[in-house]
Amino acid sequence: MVRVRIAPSPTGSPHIGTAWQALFDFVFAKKNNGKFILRLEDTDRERYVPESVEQIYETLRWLGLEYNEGPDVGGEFGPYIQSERLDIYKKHANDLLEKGLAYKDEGALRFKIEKAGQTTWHDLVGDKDITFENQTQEDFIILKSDGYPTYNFANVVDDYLMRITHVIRGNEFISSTPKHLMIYQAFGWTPPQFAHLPVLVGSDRSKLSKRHGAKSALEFRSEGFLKESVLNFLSLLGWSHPEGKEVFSIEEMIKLFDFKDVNIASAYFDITKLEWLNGEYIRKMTNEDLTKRLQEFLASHPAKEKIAPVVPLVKERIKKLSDFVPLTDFLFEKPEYDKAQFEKLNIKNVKESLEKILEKLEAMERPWKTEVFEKTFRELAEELGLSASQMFQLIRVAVSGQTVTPPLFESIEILGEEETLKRVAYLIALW
RNA sequence: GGCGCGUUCGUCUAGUGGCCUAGGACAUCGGGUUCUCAUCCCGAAAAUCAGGGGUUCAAAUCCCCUACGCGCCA
Repeated sequence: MVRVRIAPSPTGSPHIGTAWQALFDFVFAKKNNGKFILRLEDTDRERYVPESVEQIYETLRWLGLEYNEGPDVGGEFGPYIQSERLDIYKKHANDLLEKGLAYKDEGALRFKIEKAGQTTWHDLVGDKDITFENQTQEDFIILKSDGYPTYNFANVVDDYLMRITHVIRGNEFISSTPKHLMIYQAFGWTPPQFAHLPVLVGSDRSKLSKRHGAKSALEFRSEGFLKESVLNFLSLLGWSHPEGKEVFSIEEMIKLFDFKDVNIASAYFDITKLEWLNGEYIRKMTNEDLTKRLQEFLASHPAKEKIAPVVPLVKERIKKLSDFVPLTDFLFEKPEYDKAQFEKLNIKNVKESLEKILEKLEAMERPWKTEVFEKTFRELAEELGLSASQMFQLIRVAVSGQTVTPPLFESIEILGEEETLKRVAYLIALW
């Protein structure tokens, strides 16, 4: 039975690198019908941030990376929080002390390294052996004088007791893996398999961290990214679809995943491609689904219930859910007008043209029909010596205050005849 | 400093000795469609495969050295 875990430290809202690792753990577990476990490594009391615990849960929940065992869902190998397992570490550390494999040093307990020989393991990522000379390792602390275990020790004890079969983690842990292996050996335990993933790096190519201003995973949600595209994008970092596909679901990744397709070089997270991917997912969605997602996202939007007819107009125009608001504001409230917007149009007699437009609008048979509308204003454009493009842009700015909007006729249809007339009239009065 | 891991277009990557005058995707630039923007379609530019030395009839691919980056430990 495959059992993998993600073991984040609750030192802040998890950033995208943590989510990325969780994805690979999750996918590997699912691929093998195994279990995915969450364990909180909170032994660093100085950096402990209480609210990050909930943020870790929320991040995994949002992305749908559900774990089978964890602090908030339980499981037979718990507790899943290290600070609640101190007795366990103490007991195991004492075992080593009694066997003479560890010794006391100023109140702390230090592991004794067997300096002869080498330590080797076969890493799943890159499918290669990694070897360290044991003499390069130094005796290291396993239990601090305050009774807290060190990372290296607690991690191994927990992985063993929780029956972890595959340790999938960032390659910054390659250097400490020999120590871990030595602990397994000291206890006579069979070590798990290791898969050291590349790390995600920031723009300076160093490991992604909050110091880079690395965004928390949840910020991507609040910026209007879909979990599907975040997951898809993350899977493209380090892993490649055997057929070279770029857009695929996590289910598809689960079906095809193999460590042999995992790259070993560190990857830089470029948000531009994520934005493109997010747009792809938005365009692929049905109008009903997108409406629902937008309503969830725009929980506090005043016109939340009225967005359904607008959705088809914006679907091909938004990359993120948050793009909806600036693009459609004018449909729900009277725009602010700025003469500069009209100047861009290069039309000499704006006011006179607007008056003509108003006249035509008033005269047009209701309800307004797209074909009639288009014909009427193409004729008017000719009459006024304007290009069709200028004419429609003028109407666009007149009803929206903007030069960029969803298609004009459809927008006006949603706005309604009365509101449209009101806006044009208001604008003329304002001029 | 020691040890380890890495290095293919700006970015993510394909590539496991001949199909590579290195393929794809995003971004960029140009064009078409069009009432704006976007979508969509077509096209271009973009990597002397970090550098050098081997091995081989043949190397991005195997070996060695160097450089650089990153990581861990001190």
